[in-house]
Amino acid sequence: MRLTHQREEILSFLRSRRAHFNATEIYDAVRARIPNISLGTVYRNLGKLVEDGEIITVETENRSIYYDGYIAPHTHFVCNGCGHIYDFEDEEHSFKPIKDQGFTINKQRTVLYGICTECNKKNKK
Amino acid sequence: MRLTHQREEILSFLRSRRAHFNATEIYDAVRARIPNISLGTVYRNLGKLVEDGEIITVETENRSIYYDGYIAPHTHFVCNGCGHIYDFEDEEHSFKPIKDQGFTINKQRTVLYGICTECNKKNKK
DNA sequence: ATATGTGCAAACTGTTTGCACACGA
DNA sequence: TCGTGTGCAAACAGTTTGCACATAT
Repeated sequence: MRLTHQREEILSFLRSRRAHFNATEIYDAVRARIPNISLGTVYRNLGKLVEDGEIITVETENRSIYYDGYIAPHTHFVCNGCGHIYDFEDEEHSFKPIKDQGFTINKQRTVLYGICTECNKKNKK
Repeated sequence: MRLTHQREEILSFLRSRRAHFNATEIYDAVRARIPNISLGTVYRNLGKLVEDGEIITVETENRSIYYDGYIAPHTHFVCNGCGHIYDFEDEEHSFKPIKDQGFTINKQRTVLYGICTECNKKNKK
């Protein structure tokens, strides 16, 4: 994998911010530093970075895919009020019965949906 | 919610099969019984049925959304070999630390990715 | 030098929607 | 009867891709 200016900026953007962004958000952010980068290039690089294990994807009930530079396993919480995605520690799960049946697990994703503390407070008012 | 012929067939198809289908698969299946049903109607009904809690969606790294007539909480396993989606019991998780922080959880999804027993056997050969 | 990556624009896929008509309660 | 649902086709959003040129190694 060649280290291009574009790829470097995308990766360092995702690593510098502990949050979750879709392709257009990343495109907008990186465009501040590389004004003529194209959306196609952003997509191609995101794909390569995922393939390479440098970043991960988060699939939610929203249409677009979110990209995350924080790759340690963790749980995501999507607030249906404000749309924000929160990170939480994973609870212990061994998936032992699944593995014992001969399944190999390469990747695990847990996504919770609901209302975050902030939105709950606002709703009470 | 009005009980139309179309809605009835979609729901009973999903309930009769303990598996996961995307909209076009459901469209094809239901078309065997209602030949002139439209894909738009399938989508509209799936949306309503989800809203109403009659069925659930499963978002995976694949492009399309899968619909499931089995609505009790459970874990999904997507095989990257054959593409099949398997159901497993959820392990115990309380999400207590999250709830204690004031978050309300309405929905939880766990999706595992890897290689199923069948595909593991095939690969060994 | 050359394989890999880029910008651009067009294509593609899954899903949604506006419309005039149809149908369930 | 009338509000909700339908079929159809066009629109939409997010993503992918073919091309000719550019660049990292």
